[in-house]
Amino acid sequence: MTYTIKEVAQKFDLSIYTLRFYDKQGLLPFVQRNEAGYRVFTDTDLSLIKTICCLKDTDMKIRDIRQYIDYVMAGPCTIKQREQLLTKQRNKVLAKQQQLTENLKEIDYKLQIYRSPKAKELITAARQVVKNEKSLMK
Amino acid sequence: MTYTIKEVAQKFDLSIYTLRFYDKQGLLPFVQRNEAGYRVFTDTDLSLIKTICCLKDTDMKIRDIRQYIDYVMAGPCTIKQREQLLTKQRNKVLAKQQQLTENLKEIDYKLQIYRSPKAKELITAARQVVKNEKSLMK
DNA sequence: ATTTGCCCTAGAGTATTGTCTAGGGTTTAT
DNA sequence: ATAAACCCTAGACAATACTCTAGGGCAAAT
Repeated sequence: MTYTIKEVAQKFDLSIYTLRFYDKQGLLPFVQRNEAGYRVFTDTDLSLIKTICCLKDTDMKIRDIRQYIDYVMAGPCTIKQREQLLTKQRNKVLAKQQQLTENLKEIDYKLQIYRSPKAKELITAARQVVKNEKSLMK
Repeated sequence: MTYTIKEVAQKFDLSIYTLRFYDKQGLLPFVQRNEAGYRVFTDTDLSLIKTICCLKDTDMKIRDIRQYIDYVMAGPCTIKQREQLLTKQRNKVLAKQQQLTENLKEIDYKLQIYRSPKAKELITAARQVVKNEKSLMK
């Protein structure tokens, strides 16, 4: 089973432009071409693209994704490096998850104020405090 | 208690450039100036900057953060809009958390292969499959 | 008083990640 | 056989978010 660039774009919710851009950046060296020069994607290609999307979704820079792909293309002797790279990314994801949990707490705290029946009064009072604080500065 | 731009930058792990950039983008309309034109940050300013950082860390665009700040500056009559804006952001954070969990699974799956004692064989075998797949295409 | 370090603005420059256009060939359906 | 819908490349353009430079003022220490 093979796929056209359009089909792949749809599958991964990317634009055709983006896929071509990724190819230009060296992220898709494994994609073959047909006689007409069209890209021909196989199922194993899709599986690698899935990994690329996974790394991209965790905010890995294209340069670093390219490093990973380069390791993959280089064969089994780069397993150690791949493991290191993914372990580093794993830690980044864990840190990001923790941070998002913090952020969520902060947002929920704000929302709880906004949703309180006393929201208007609370905020009006807080504004008055700020006003005094600022006027003292002058 | 007041703070200089340098102190605020250190507190939030931002560059002075970034703080000035945020100001230029309308994110810090609440920050007063002293006689010399220097920015003077108060504690309540810091608390708002914390919120800005929180929104930034959850990938809100500066344009949208500005919208939120504009609502805050406009006073209590914008509580509904603020709540809507933060609720939307909250949902984005929840979605991102779910996605990160998926991403983590994918990374862990890969890592488990790389860490397996049979990693070299597994990958060598997989490469052979791909090689055959690709050679069939020609 | 002068050096050092901090502050300011305006605006140029940079990095990243796309997104699109022009110009041209291919494939499919009518 | 021709129109419609694909595909290709090179390279221009754009959005976002900084980051830095130039030129100049202010503040604290020597």
